[in-house]
Parts: sequence; C-alpha cells; structure tokens
Amino acid sequence: MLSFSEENYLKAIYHIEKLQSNGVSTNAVAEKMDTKASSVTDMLQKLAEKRLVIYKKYKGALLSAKGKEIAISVIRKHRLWESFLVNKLNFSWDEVHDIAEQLEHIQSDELINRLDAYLGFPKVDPHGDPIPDKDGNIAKQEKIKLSNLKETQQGILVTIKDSSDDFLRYLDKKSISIGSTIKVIAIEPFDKSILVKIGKKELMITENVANNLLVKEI
Amino acid sequence: MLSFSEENYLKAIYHIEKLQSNGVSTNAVAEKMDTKASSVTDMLQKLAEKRLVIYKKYKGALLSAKGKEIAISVIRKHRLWESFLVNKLNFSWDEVHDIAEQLEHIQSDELINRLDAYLGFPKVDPHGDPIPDKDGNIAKQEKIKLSNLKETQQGILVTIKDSSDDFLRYLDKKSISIGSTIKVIAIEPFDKSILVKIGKKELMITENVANNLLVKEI
DNA sequence: ACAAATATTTAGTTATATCTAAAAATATAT
DNA sequence: ATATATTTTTAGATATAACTAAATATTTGT
Ligand SMILES: [Mn+2]
Ligand SMILES: [Mn+2]
Ligand SMILES: [Mn+2]
Ligand SMILES: [Mn+2]
Repeated sequence: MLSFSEENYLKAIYHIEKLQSNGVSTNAVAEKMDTKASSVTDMLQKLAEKRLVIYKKYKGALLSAKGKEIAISVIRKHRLWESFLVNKLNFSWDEVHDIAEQLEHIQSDELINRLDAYLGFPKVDPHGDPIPDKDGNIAKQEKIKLSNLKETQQGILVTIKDSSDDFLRYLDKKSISIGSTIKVIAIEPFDKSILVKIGKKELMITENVANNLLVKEI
Repeated sequence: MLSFSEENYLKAIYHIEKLQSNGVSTNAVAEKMDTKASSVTDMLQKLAEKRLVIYKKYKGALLSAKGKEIAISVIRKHRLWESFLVNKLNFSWDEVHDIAEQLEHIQSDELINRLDAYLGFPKVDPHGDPIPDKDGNIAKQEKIKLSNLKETQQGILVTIKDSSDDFLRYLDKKSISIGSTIKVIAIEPFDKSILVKIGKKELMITENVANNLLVKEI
C-alpha cells in the first residue's frame, strides 16, 4: 500500500517520461509536483528501494514495470472519476480535476471496475484523454496539433493538451468541444495565428491555442 | 483543512457521545479507533487547541459546536457514499463500509451535494442509518430493539445496529432486510431467544440478534 | 580544458501521527 | 482512610514527508 505522495510521484514520473526518452530529472519532477528538488531526491531513493523506479544518482529515474503499472492504475482512476463527475453529476470539464486528484487515491479495484462498467466503459475522459482498461492497456490515439494542419485541411478535436481551468473555460466560451470539426481557413504568416471554421462560425485563434488542440485529421 | 486522522477522531467522539451523557474517555476513543490511549491524549490536546473539542485533563472530551458540525459532515459523506455504492454500483450492504471509510474524507461540498441530488436525497443509508442533510440536520428515527417487543407484537426493521460484515451476511442468509415486517411469536424465558415470523417463514433468533435489530413498532 | 553556471544530493530541521514505558492522577475496595 | 487497581498523561522514540542551506557532481561556454 503506497501513500498518496508516492502515487503522485509515480504519476508525475510517468507523464514526464512520455515527453522525453532519457531518465526523468529531479528538477523536472520537482517542477511538476511543485516541490523542492531535495524532496524529490528523498522520494526517488525511497521509490528505488521499493523497486518502483530505476534510479541512478545524478542520472534521473525511470519507472520499473511495477511502477508503471501503478502509475497507469492511478491515471485510470483519475480519468474514470472525471468521467463520472461530468457524465453523471453534471460537473463541467473545468471543475473536475481537483476532485479527481483526491478520488484517484481511493483503494479498491472492485470499486473502480464497477464504476467503469456503470459508466459504460468509456474510452476517453472529458478532456479527450484515453482511459486505460483494467489490464492497463491504453488505446493509441491518432492525433496531431491543430497548428500542424495546413490551410483547407480539417480535423476532429480529440484531446485538449492543456487542461487548465482557464483554457477549458476559453473553449466553452468559443463553443469548442471534444468532437468539434475544425477547418483551417487561413494561417497568418506573421504570428501563426489561425482563422478556423467551427460549425458555421469563423474564429481567430492564436498559435498557442492551436498547439493545445489535438485533432484527428479527416 | 483537517487530516483524515483528525476527522476520524471527531467521528469516533461523536458516536461515543451519543451513547453516554458524560465526557468521552480517552480509553473509549482508543478502543473505538483501535489505537493506544497515549495517542488519543495527543490528539485530544490538538483538537482542543483547534477548538474542535472541549477537553479537560483526566475528564475526557466533548465536541464543540464546530467539532460536531465536522463530525456530522463526515458521517453525511460516509452514508451518502454507501448509498451510492449500493444503489448505483450494486455493491451489497456488507461490502461498502471500508470503501466509504476512504470516500468520506474527500473534500468538496459541491461533490457531496450533487451526489445527494443524484441519489434523490435519500433519508437513510443501506443499513438504515439516517443521512444528515446539507445543513447537518438528522431526522429523528422512532426505533426500539426487537428484543423489547412482547409476544404477538410486530415491527418494521428500520436500522441494523451492528453493521459488521458477518452480521449483515447472516441477515442476507435469513432474508431479513430493511423494511421487513417482523412479528414476535414466542419468547423463550430460559435464554430470551425469540421465535419470529418474517414474511411467511418462522425463524428462531438469539437475544443478541434481536438486540441488533431496531424496529418501528406497528 | 577549465571556469562558471546549473543540477543534484546530503545534512540537518520541522511537523504529523504513531508507539512504548514510566509517571501521575483518579477510582475502587477493604 | 489507605492500599490497590485502573485510567490517563508525559517523556522519549520512530517513521513519513516536507523544508533550507551547504556540499558535490555535472553541464556549458569560452
Ligand atoms: Mn485531470
Ligand atoms: Mn482529464
Ligand atoms: Mn459504514
Ligand atoms: Mn452505514
């Protein structure tokens, strides 16, 4: 039985690992966890002792098979609870993350598997992120940044990369949601801002926004 | 923001207070929490410092208004989650307590109030215990021990006093559930065992069982 | 290759929550 | 009333998970 803190570290390492190929640095974890590097070192040593990460001094950490399995199970729980909050309790997608941060640590396989069934085995959470199944398999999503599309191309929004409350509320305001079809009308060479068409409306979005909208090209 | 441990102590004190009129003794709390008296003393001092209990050395503790409010809110969460687990996720009533012990510490008023609404504002949990409303009001239940009924009297089962898994499974096996009408046919003077009629079946129960079945006389 | 900058670890401190053993207060029984 | 038993508190220890400051290792730029 791991502490909340240990589980959160494993999850953070998992997310950072996906962005790089080398070992996850102490500082990267410290930034993600909003803590100090020295605290991270302590925890990495403890997790290494428990064989949940492979850790070499000054060289960073990588999840072991067991560590990865736990990280994925925490992510599964997080995303299923977010789905429950949105689909059953009618929370909006910008309100659920902090509550799911708590719920993801509830220990009961039976609970999470029944919740999964109750929700109809959803494939993605309210932000379009894939939900690992009970064996830890994660469906591969075909997705590219909207900013990689060229003029006249279009895509279906599948995932929000930045799930901050502010960004999610911006999207609500502009009526952009998972499943929206987005067509690139024109790209401004000066600042890479993009004129897009969503439904019947045309809309100007910044490059930053376009970098955080992951679409499946159609 | 209180720790899980502080919340659990407040809940334990609340439950013990209801059984007695005087201050709650250190030992009583230690037994309920399955911990040592010295640990309880530490915690009572801390809770007194935070004005959640009124504590006099060697004289035990009583909840302050604020402490009582928190205890009731934890109990509300516990019972609502138990209701969710049974009514929505189809757990049986003997499987939900331990999971609710974890869920009761999730911090979000919005969550618990939406859950309450989602469940249709249930008045009692799966064991017949009353669920406090969001203002902390607890509906008063008219209930007496089945063992207090005399021959030929009958009652409707409203609450299970001992909610241990073993007792709940015993009741399942005998098809006794909340709402069952139970009629006292005969009381054996020697050991106070009772012959009861439930539905169409007659059944012999021990005095101990009868003490843990709380009924509304009809 | 070396100095400077940066990243990481170590050492020592704090806070929480537990424990055991000993001391002190209270309750009980003759 | 006084000895004995019981309950409760205190003192001191351990484990977890943070922190700051200092030491050390690694990386970068010239
Ligand atoms: Mn989230
Ligand atoms: Mn999400
Ligand atoms: Mn319970
Ligand atoms: Mn209950």
